Amino acid sequence: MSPDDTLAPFLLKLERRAWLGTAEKEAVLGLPYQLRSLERGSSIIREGESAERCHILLSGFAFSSRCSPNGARAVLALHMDGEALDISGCTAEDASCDVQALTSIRVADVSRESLWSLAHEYPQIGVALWRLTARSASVLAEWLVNVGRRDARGRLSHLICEIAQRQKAQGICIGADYVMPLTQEQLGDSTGLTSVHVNRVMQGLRKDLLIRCEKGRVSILDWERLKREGDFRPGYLQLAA
Amino acid sequence: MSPDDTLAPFLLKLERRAWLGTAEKEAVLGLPYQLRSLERGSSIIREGESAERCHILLSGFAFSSRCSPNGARAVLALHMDGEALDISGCTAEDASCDVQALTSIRVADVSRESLWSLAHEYPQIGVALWRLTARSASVLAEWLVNVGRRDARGRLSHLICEIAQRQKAQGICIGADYVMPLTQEQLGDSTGLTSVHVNRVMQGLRKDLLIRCEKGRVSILDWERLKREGDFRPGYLQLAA
DNA sequence: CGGTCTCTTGAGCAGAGTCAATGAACGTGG
DNA sequence: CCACGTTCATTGACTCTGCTCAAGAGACCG
Repeated sequence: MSPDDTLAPFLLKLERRAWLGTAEKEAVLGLPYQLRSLERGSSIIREGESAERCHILLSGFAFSSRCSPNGARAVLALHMDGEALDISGCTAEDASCDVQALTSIRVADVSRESLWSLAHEYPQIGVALWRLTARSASVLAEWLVNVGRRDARGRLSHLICEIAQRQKAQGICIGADYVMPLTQEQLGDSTGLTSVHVNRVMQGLRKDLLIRCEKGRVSILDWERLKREGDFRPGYLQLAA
Repeated sequence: MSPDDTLAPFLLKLERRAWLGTAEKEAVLGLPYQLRSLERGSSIIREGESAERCHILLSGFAFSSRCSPNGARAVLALHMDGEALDISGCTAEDASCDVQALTSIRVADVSRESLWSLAHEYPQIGVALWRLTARSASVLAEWLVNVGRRDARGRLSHLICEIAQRQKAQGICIGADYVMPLTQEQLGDSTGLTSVHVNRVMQGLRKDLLIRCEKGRVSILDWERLKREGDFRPGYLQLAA
């Protein structure tokens, strides 16, 4: 059917947002790209640099963050397979946030122009990109509620639920066992807490038999109770069709 | 030129995001709409209700919010003239947040379908809508940094700067005097603080001669210092062309 | 073997929350 | 024109969640 399936994970995300015909699908898969493999910790996008290219995450985990000048970093979002990194930023002149690899990852770099011209030529693709951006705004809004209106235990429970739910939706988990790509410090930056406090709260969640942690993994022992703790309602993720 | 300028404020917002030709402009102004005037406090969109219509704010102030079941409300965004309310929500099945009037307002209700078909017929309009959504995501990200990584004084300073800056950009202010459409309780919901604590911090800002408050208004006495307190860099608002 | 990164623990502190009461401004209806 | 209710702003006393600083332990890697 198509000569090159590299961008298939991205196409999948688009198709979930708008119906695409054969021409559209081929146009997406035919986007000129440049493949890169990056180590954990490498920087993909730097805030303020010109956003010439849009980066599509093919495998692995990444996160977006912004820093205040006092050195405090806030994590804004987690990214998984198939997502376009900083999709909101690539409509602007410059990147609006940093993006870094949480694990070793593969990305496809696509020039911003080719993505734009795709949106012009195939309005359905434009609508799909619009919806993907709207979805990322919806997740940001939920994170804002999380940080602004829940206590530490609730915030962490909520975040763990999100990480697990998204892996379930991707089908990249076995049973109740999930990849936990964030360190405790990064968990803190994602929830507006200190790494020290994250540590203590996570101990509490383990003691109460809600979760179990091994290096780089979490198991959710009591999904229902964890959802309640974090007041987690997955609608904002817009996962189900 | 055009028979009906009601939607002109909205057109202006679109034009700031993408170049539009005569056909596009006329198509926007020609959107079928229904005009409504609403009192302060009335609800425009309710979370979870079906998002049949997109609401364009023609005059006045409004805000989006989400509630946690424990009754805690988080304010997600402020809206001013010309903005499409819940623009991210109107790509989804149901509204993803509440929207309420902060002052008496005028809105134009446009059916979601007519907006979509506009985006299909005129890809440039689709791109403009995409960019507007990206912009609202950028503001959400900054609010997340604000709530997650600044102390109470910084958060309020930042928010006041944003409110002022946006009014400046709209040209709806005189000198250093701005409309302050939020009560202290709503300021708290916007910054993850209690109304009691907002009160005390605002007193501090007044005592230090950074701002002055009268009912429904703020004056910024020392713009530079307030910016520093709130670590305010207006880039995220994407106001300048 | 030493260095780095992450997790863990303890002690003390403080920023922000809670609860409760009072006051000022405003609109409304008798 | 006044009495009343409502909404907001303000204040005080007390509590507590989460932060700071500091040090140690385990894992991993070159």
